[in-house]
Amino acid sequence: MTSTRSELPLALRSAYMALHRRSEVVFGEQGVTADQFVLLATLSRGQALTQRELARRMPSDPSTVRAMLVLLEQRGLVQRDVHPTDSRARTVALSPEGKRKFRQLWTAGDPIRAQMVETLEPDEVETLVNLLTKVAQSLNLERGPNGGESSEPTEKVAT
Amino acid sequence: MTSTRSELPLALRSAYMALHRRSEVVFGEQGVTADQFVLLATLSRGQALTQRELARRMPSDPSTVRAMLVLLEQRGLVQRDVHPTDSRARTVALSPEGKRKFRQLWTAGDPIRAQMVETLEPDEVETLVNLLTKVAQSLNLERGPNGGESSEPTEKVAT
DNA sequence: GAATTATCGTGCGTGTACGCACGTTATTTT
DNA sequence: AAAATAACGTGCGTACACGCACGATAATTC
Repeated sequence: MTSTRSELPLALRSAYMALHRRSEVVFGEQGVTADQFVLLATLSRGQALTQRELARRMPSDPSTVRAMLVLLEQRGLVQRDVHPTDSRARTVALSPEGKRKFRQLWTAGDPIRAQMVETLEPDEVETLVNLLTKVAQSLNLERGPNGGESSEPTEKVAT
Repeated sequence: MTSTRSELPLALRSAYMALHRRSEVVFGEQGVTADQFVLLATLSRGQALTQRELARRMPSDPSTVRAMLVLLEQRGLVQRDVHPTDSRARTVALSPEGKRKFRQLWTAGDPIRAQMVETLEPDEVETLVNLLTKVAQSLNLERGPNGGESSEPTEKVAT
């Protein structure tokens, strides 16, 4: 049989892509991209982060985050200051206008969050979040010294 | 309480990003990107697709798919021919080498699929796929060119 | 105190995601 | 048949994702 295991990656991709597209439309009307919203949301939950810490939480890549911050800084939505103790790092925070904008964006995004779960029962939502979290943790686990090998030794098919 | 509803988008994003990163590493060792693998996998399940149909199934965007096809065609992994009946369309199919490459990629990706579900029960995997599918369908709903307001009185969440 | 190592940010290159406009060809309408 | 409309592919522009290499600074080691 075609195990559901094989379908999981596609199902995950499809769901995320659908969310991303929807978000792009809604947030685009507000002048920001879907990923910029994620960045602002992450900042709103923990100000004065370094760029690296910000990237770690999104999750995203430091160099990607930097490019986004340049754009957001130009619009005055975020502020970047030198770190108080580490002079090579920079702290990032929402500007007052950024905070205002984020509240506006959160409201604008509410219909999306509502629509995601409109066909699900409340307990199903919780189950989904739990399962997604498990999968993410499992994938993010270090697998260098093959701690949890699956079936066969991952034959390294190097170039 | 912090509604799980608010956490669902982030959980979905985190899981997908983790999958994407992992895939990028594994498939990158094989000389293709994670998304190129998705394209090849989609082709392997239905040859002689038009570019648009291919994009619809991935799912992705037609112009994005085109750019990917240009690269894959240069490597000889896919073939593009004129459509037998529709002269504005092009059919896309795996080349013999593309088929071989895909089998190789599928094997290389097996550890990822295994790792995704290694912390889940079999029935949990099925549940997850079902819930993700529901969410995706829900998000993709009511976006068609027709079937506007005449069908259902879905409460329009005002801005 | 000096050298090594690790970390932060930056800049660059490639691939992906998508909207939009354009030309071409099919399909439908008049 | 002629005209309007729709669908397919292409090209362009912007933003993301990420790896990698670089310079600068911090932390560690000798």
